[in-house]
Amino acid sequence: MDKRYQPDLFEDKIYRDWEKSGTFTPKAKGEAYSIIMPPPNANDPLHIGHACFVTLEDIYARFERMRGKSVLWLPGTDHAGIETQYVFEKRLKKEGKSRFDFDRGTLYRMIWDYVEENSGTAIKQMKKLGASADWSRTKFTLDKDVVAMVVDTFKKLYDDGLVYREVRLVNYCTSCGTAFSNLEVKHVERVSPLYYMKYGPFTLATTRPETKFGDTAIEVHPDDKRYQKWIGQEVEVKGLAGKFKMRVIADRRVDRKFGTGVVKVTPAHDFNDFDVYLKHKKEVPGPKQVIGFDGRMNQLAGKYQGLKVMEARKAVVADLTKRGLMEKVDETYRNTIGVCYRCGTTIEPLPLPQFYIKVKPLTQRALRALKEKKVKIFGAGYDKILNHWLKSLDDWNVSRQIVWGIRLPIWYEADKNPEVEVKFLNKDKKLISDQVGELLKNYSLAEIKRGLQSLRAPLTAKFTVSPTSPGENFLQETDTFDTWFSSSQWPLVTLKTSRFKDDFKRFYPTSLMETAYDILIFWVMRMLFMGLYLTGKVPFEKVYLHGLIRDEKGQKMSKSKGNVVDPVEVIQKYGADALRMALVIRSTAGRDKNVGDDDIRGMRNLTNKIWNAARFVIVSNNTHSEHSRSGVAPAAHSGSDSDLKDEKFKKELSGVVKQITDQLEAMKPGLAAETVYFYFWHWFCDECIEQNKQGKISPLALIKGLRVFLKLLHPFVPFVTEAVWRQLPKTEEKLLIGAQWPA
RNA sequence: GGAUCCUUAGCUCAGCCGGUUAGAGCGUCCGGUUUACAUCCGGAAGGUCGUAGGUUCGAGUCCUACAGGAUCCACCA
Repeated sequence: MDKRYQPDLFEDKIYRDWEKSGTFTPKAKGEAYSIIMPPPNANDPLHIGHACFVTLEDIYARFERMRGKSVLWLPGTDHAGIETQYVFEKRLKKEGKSRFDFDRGTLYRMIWDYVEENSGTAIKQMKKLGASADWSRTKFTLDKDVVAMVVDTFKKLYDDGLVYREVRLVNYCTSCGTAFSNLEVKHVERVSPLYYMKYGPFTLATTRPETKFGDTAIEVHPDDKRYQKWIGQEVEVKGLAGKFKMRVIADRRVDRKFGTGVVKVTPAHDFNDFDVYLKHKKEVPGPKQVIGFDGRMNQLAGKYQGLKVMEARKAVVADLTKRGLMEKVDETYRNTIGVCYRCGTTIEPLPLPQFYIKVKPLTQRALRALKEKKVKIFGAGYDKILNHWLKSLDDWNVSRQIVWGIRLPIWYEADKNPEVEVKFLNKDKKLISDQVGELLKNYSLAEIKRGLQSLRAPLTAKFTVSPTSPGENFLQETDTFDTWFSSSQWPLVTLKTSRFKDDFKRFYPTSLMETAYDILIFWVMRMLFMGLYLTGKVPFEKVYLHGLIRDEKGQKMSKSKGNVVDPVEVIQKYGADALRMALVIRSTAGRDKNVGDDDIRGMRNLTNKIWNAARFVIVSNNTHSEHSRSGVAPAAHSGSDSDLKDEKFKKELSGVVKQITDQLEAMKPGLAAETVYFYFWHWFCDECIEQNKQGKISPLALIKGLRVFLKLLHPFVPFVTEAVWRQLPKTEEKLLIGAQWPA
C-alpha cells in the first residue's frame, strides 16, 4: 500500500466494479426503500448544489442497502422548459436567428438535439461523485411514456372539473415571451417616480402614466369628503389622445392618504385594477389592452404606438409636462415591482386566456396528510411554511407560451372557431398571422398545421380535451405545460412507467424525498397534493430539505462573483470522498452551509487517515499471524490484560455503531458524519491504535474494529473505504458496498 | 405589512425530547519525526452559549419580551 491515499488511482475503477456488481439495482427481496432523485436540468453541468443532493441521497441509499433493504434510487433528468428554451434562444441570437424563424415542430426538434448533446454530462458527473443510483431506470421528463401519463393526468383533472380556462391578468415576460405563475415572479424594490397628473377635474398620482390610454374608470374612497359629489358621475378627461368619458367609482381599497386619493383604473395592466373591474363590472367597461405581448404600445395608444413601455412612459411624461398637465413628480418614490426570475425583465401584467387548475380541493387533502403526519418534513420551520402555503395557494396557471415542453392536449376545431388567431410559416417560410377563418380562404389546414408557430384562441372558443387528435380538422393548442406540472407527478410517473412492472406497487409511496428548500413550494408541495390526488397516498413519507452551499465567507456562489466551487475540479484535486464529507459534515436540514477549500482539504486528510490507519492495522495483523503460524505468540499480546482491553474496546465500538445508526435514522446525516469522523480519528486512531502499539489491544480486535469503521464510514466516503476493504483478508462480502451494516 | 429562521471559542459551525468539568474543523502558541499517516502526533491558550425576565431541584437546551442579522412572502396606485 502506498504511503498516501490517491483518489484518482481508485475512484473510476471502483465505480465500474460497483456498477458491474449489480448492487445499484434493487434486490428482488427485502423491505423496500426508495428515493426518487430530483431530476437535474438535462442541459446543465453539475454545480455544487447537485453534489450536495447526490451525497445526501447516496448516504441513505448505501446505508439502507447495507441494512439489507431492497433499495431503489431512481435517477432522471428534467427538460427544464423555460430555462432550456431561454438558453437555446440565446444561442440562436448569436447566430442571428430567433425562434420566430422556425415553426414549432422544427424548433422543438432543434432543442431536443441540443439537449441530447449535453444530457450525458450531468449523469457522468453524478457517477464521479459515487452516486449509487439505478441508471438502468433513468427517466427523462419528455420520454414518451412520461408525456402520455402527464397528459392523462390533465384529462383526469379536467373530467373532475378541476380545470378551467379563463382570461385573467397573467405575469407576462415580454422578453421570454411567456406567462409565469405567481411563484416565478421575483419582487424587487426600485425607484419608480410618482407622477401627479391632471386628470379631468382631478389630479391623481400614478407610477405608470403610459397606461392611461387603457384607463376605464376613476376611483376614490367612498368616504372621502373631497370627492363625494363626483361619485357615480361621468367626467370628461381631455388627454393626449383626445377626450374620454369616464365614470367615478368608489371603493374602500383606495388609500385616502396616498397621493391625492384618486386612482385611475387600468384593468388590462394592473392586477388590482382588474379586481376592481370584476367587482364593479356593472359600472365600468372591460379591460382595454394598450400594451401588446411584444412589450410595445399598440394602436390604442395613438401616436405612441410601437414604443416600448419605458420609452412610451418618457414620451407621455414629456408631452404631459409640455401641456401643463403634470402637476409634480416625486422622483424618490420607491415601490416593489415584479421581474422575471429568469431574465430580470419587468413583468407586464397582461390579459390572456390560460388554463388554470383549481387547487383548493387538492390542497385540503395535503393539509390533512401533513396534520396526520403521513409526511414528515425535516428542515427548520419548513413544515410551517408549507402549511401556510397550502392554506393560501392561488389557482395554478399551467399554460406556458413556449415550445420546449409538453403540449396541452387541447384541440380547437378549425371550422367552428374561425376567430382563432394563428401564426405560421407558409411554404415560402414567410410568417403569416391572421384569424384562421380568413387564412383558410388562402391556405390549406395542412399547410397551416405544418408551419404552425403559435395560436391564440379567444375565451369563447370551443375546445376538446384529448390525448390524441380528435380529427383531421383540429388544431392543437400551442401552449405547453408549466414544467412543474409534469414534475409534480414525478414520483408516481417514474415508477408507473418503469420497465419493471412491480416498481409502483413495491416502491410507492417512496421513503424519502431529498431536495433543496428553495423548491419546497414549486415542487415538493405540488408533488404532495398531486400524489394524493392521483393515488390517495402521499408520494413520500419523509422530506429532507438541505440548504444552499455558500462559499467560506457565507456568500452565495455566483459566476459574477467568481466564487463558484466546481465539483468536478474539487474531485480532481481532493477526491470525491473529500467533497462529499465536506458538504455533509455538521450540516443541518434546512440551513445553508459554508464550504471553502480549507473544509475540503480537512476532509481529504480524513481519507488519508483512513488509508493509513488501515495500512498500520493490516501490517500489524500480518506480523501477528506470522508469529502465530510459527507458534511464537508475541509476549505483549498474550495474557488477560489484553483480553480485558479487547472486551472494553468491543463494547465501546458497539456503542458507536448504535449512535451513528440512530443519528442516520433520525435524519441527522450531518451529525452522523461528525460522530463517525470523531470516533474514527480521535478514538480508534488516537487511542486504540496507540494502545495496540503498547500491546493493550490485540491486532485481531483491531482489524475487526477497522472493518466496522469502514462500514460506518462507507455511506459518507465510499471510495476510500472500498479501496481499503479490498486490501483486507477476505472474510465476507467481496465489495464493501454489498456488505452488511454492523449490528 | 406578514411569516420563518439564526445569534455558542479569533473565523465557520455542531450540540438543544433540560442533568456531571460546553465540542469539532480551520487559525494561534509550545513541543515532537527509530517507519501507519507532517495530508501527522502530544500539549496549551481561547466561550458569564445576543440581552432581560420566567418555568424548574437544575437551562446554550423550554417560555416571554427586547436587540441585531438572514431568508421568504405581500396588489398601496
